[in-house]
Amino acid sequence: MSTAEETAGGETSAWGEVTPDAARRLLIAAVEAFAERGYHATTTRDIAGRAGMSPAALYIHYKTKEELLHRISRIGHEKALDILRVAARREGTAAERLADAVSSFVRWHAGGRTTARVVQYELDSLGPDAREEILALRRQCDAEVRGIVEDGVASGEFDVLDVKGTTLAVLSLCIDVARWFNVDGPWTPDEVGALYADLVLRMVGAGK
Amino acid sequence: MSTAEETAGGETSAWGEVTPDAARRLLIAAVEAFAERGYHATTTRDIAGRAGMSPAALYIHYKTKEELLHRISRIGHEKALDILRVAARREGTAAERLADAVSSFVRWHAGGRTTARVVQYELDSLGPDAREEILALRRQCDAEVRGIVEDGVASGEFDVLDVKGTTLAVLSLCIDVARWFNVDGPWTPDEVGALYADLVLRMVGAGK
DNA sequence: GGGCAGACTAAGCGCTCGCTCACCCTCGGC
DNA sequence: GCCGAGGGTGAGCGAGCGCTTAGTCTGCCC
Repeated sequence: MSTAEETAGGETSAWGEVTPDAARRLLIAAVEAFAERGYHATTTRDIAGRAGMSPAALYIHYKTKEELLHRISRIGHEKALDILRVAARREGTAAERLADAVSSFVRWHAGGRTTARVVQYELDSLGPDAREEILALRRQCDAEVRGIVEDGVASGEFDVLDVKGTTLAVLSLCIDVARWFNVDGPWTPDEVGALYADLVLRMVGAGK
Repeated sequence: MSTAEETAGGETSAWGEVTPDAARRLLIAAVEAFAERGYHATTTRDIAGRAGMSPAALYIHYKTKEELLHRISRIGHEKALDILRVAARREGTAAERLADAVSSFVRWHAGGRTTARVVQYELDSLGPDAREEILALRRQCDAEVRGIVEDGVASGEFDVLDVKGTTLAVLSLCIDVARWFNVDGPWTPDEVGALYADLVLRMVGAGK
């Protein structure tokens, strides 16, 4: 509720649940480094340095560099799923719920671009087990959005040719915001969220 | 028109212009390796091995590993720009040209997913100079699509709130196909191209 | 104030990386 | 048949990687 949303490096949220203070600082440092240079190009020395610690300190709190990515990825996906769930299960028409889901999901990808980039684009750097765990969360995200689209089709609000394909396109559109969004660019996260909600409603033929 | 589109490793095209035969084999090997594991996780030994050569052979044809990525990126972006230019400059209404641009651009990203993945997602691995050269090509891609959208708005075919934002969303949607498309999945590149052309026409308020 | 647990560091191990170098084939011109 | 050039190789360099280990510092219970 009163969690700090901004740090020097950019956005931050919800890392409050990571409990030893040093472990949290290392995690945030890792998010920033992975987002900037990618997982494989980031060294453990770089992460530790950003957190103001020696390279060895990392291994007191995490077993491997991959465990850092795994933890970041799981927390991030849980947050993303939470956002979509809240929007999908609120009161309102399918159009209202879809617009809510898209605008809040996009706001998260734009405002939390650093985190979202790692979460969405470094999945392949995980080992098979961790990867499969994260993919399960991702399928749940897909199911939440598809549920809204199906509701809209059933109620006649939406006019959609291919529910599965359209759902995928909607999620794809939102996720890719993390790739191109620039905090110094012409839009705020709110503006992109509003624009995208409108575009998505047009995609599902919700009506005028 | 009659260029070979498929190889054992997946899709390939247009690499015919890379002239010493060994250099072309190395380039294709690099595309496959970069697409699978990412630039930084790929070793020069892996690239050379895929091309059936010793690690040292790579340095006869390319100065560094980065030069391989640079060459791949430039050729790929030139191909992408060419696709968009052909669609933008053909005869027809703005809606026809936009649908053509989207469906052919999406087909390239889906069918040539290996190449497209490298081209679209490994840009940050380039040095500043090479990166800037590629970004210039990317801005030209953006301009081609924006031109079609502006034509449609001017002629009254389209109903768009934010031309710049909508153009970005259209390109973003197409590019992200390279991230999720799976050759073993339920759709062919042609089907995704047709679905996306329909979705994009809805986004710009064409027709109906 | 002695002892001990936990957080942290300096130093460095073993390995693999991008890249180089000394050498070796093969082949066309004379 | 000898020569030179260009494409190729095996071995290995210096560097930097992920990670470990021996030891230090700090604070707290008795």
